Amino acid sequence: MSGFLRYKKILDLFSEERSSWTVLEISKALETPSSTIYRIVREMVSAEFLESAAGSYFRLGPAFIKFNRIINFSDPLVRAGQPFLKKLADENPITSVNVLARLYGNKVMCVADYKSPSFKKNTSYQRGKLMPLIYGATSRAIIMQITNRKLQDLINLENFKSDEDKNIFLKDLKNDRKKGYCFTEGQVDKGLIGFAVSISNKKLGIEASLSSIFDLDEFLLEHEPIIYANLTSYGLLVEKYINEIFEDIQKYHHKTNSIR
Amino acid sequence: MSGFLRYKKILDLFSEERSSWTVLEISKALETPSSTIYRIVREMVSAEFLESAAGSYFRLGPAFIKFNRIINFSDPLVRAGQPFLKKLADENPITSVNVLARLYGNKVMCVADYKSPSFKKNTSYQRGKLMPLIYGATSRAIIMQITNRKLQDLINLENFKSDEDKNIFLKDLKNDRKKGYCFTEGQVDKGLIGFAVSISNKKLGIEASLSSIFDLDEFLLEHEPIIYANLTSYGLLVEKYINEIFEDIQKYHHKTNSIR
DNA sequence: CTTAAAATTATCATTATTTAATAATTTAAT
DNA sequence: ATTAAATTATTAAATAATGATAATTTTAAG
Repeated sequence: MSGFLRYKKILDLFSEERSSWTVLEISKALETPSSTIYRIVREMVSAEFLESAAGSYFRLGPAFIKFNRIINFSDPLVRAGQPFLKKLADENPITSVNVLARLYGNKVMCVADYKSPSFKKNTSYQRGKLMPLIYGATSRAIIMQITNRKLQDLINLENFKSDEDKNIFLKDLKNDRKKGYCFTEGQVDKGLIGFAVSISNKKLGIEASLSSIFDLDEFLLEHEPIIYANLTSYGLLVEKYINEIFEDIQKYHHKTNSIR
Repeated sequence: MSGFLRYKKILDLFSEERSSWTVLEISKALETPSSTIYRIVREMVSAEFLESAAGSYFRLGPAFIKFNRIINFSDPLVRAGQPFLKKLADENPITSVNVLARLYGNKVMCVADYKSPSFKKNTSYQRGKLMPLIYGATSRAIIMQITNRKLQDLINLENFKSDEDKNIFLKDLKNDRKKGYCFTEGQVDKGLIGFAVSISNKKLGIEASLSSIFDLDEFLLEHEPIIYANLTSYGLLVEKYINEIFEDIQKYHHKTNSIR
C-alpha cells in the first residue's frame, strides 16, 4: 500500500451504511498496524478529509463538501445543465425526475437532479450515485455516443447473461443512436420509465445525458411527443451553454497564461 | 512536501474561479518538477480525485461528488436537519434562506441550505462555502456555544480592529448565550438580516446552528416573534433527531463489533 | 496520411519518507 | 483519583518518492 492508495483505501471504507470508523476498526479492516493508521488518519484529519467524531470515531470530513461545491459551481456540465432541470420538470406533461448524468469510469454517475415536488415514487437516480452502464435510458444515452475501441473496452467489462443478450444490447444501441434518443421501461426501478438524450462536447471530453423519468401509472402515450420535444430542445440548449462555458474558460486561461 | 500534503496542495489549487489546471501549470505553481507532478496527478486520476479534461487540462474528479453524497446521507447533522429547512422556510412569515451550518476549523461552513423559491437577493450562505466566524447570526449561534480554552483559541485567530471591538464582541456573545438566540443585520450581506439558534450534540461533537436569513426591506417588527418561535422549535426538533440518529449509529456499531 | 511539437510515461541512482514495534503520554469514564 | 483506552512519540529498518533524462504516445496541423 503506497502513494495515494494508502489514503484512498481508508476513505473507501466509508459508506452510506457505515459512515464512522475507529482507528482500530480501520486497522483491522485493512490489516495494517494501528500505529500506522493513527498517523495516516491524523494527516487526513488535519487536511479535513476526515474528522474526529464522538467516541473515538472518525467520519468523512468537510473537504468533500467544499470541493463538491467547487465542482458544482465550475463543472461545465453541471453549470450548463443544472438551471434547466427545474424548467424541464415544469414543462413535462406529468411529474418527473430529471437527471444530468455522465460517464464515470465504467459506471454512470448522476451529477445533478431535480424531482417535481409531487413526484411520489423513489428513484435510484440521485446526485452522486453510481448507476449501471447498460440499464436505463439515462445510461444508454451516454453509452450510445461512445464508439470504436472505447465502446469495446466498456462492453467487455459488463457481464451479459449471454452473447445473445449482448448482441441485442448492441443492436438496440445502434437503433437508438440513429433515432437520437432512448426509452427504457423498468430497467433500473420497477414501475418507472425513462427517456433520455445524449449530451456531449468533444473539446471538453464530456460524455453525458439528459433524462426524464416518469411513473408508468401516470404515463399516457399522448405525452410522448411533448417529452421528446422537451428533452431534445433542452438537450441542445445545454450543449450550447457548455460550449459558451468552454469559450469562457479558454479566454480565462489564455489571459492568465500570458500574464506569467 | 510529504504525505497527504503532497496531494492536498494540488487539490487546493482548484477553486471556483480556476477549476482546471495543466500539469505544467501545477508544476510552476508548486515549484515542483513536472515529472513529479505527472506521477502524482496520474495517481489522483486513477483514484478519481482528479479527472483529465480536454486540452491536457485536469479538473476535480467525481470522487468528491460520491463522498459528498455519502456525507449527505449519513452525516447526523445533515440527515437530521435537511428535511426541516423547507418546512421552516414555508412557515416563516416572509421569504427566507434557511441554513444549517457548523464549525469547520476556525471558520463556519454551511452544510445544507434551502432558499424560498421567490427569495430575490443573493446570499453568501450556500452549501460548502466557508464563512467568517465572527460575522453573521449563523456563525454567532455556533461560537456562542463554545467556551473556555477552545473559545480562547478561536478568538485569538481572529483579527479584531481593536481590543475594544473584541470586548464588545465577547460581551454581545455572552448576552446572546443568555437569550438563546442571535440577531445580526448586514454583517455578511448588505440588506440582509439573520436570526439563528444553536444546535449541539456533545456525544457526537456537533457544534452547529440553524438560521433564517431575510431581506431587510420585507421585514416588519411583528414578524420577529414568529421567526423566533419557528427557529427555536425546529432547532429543538433537529437536536432531537440528531439524538435518535446517534442512538441508531450506536446500535449499529454495537452489532457489527460483536459479530467479529 | 505524414510530420513535428507537445504531452505523457518510463528509467534509475539518490535521497527522503514510511513503517511498525514499543514506550510514553494524554484523554475519558467511572 | 484511578484505571483503561486512545493517541502520540521514538526509532532502526524497509520502502517509496524524487527529479533528471530518455523513450514513447498523443495531438494538431499541413
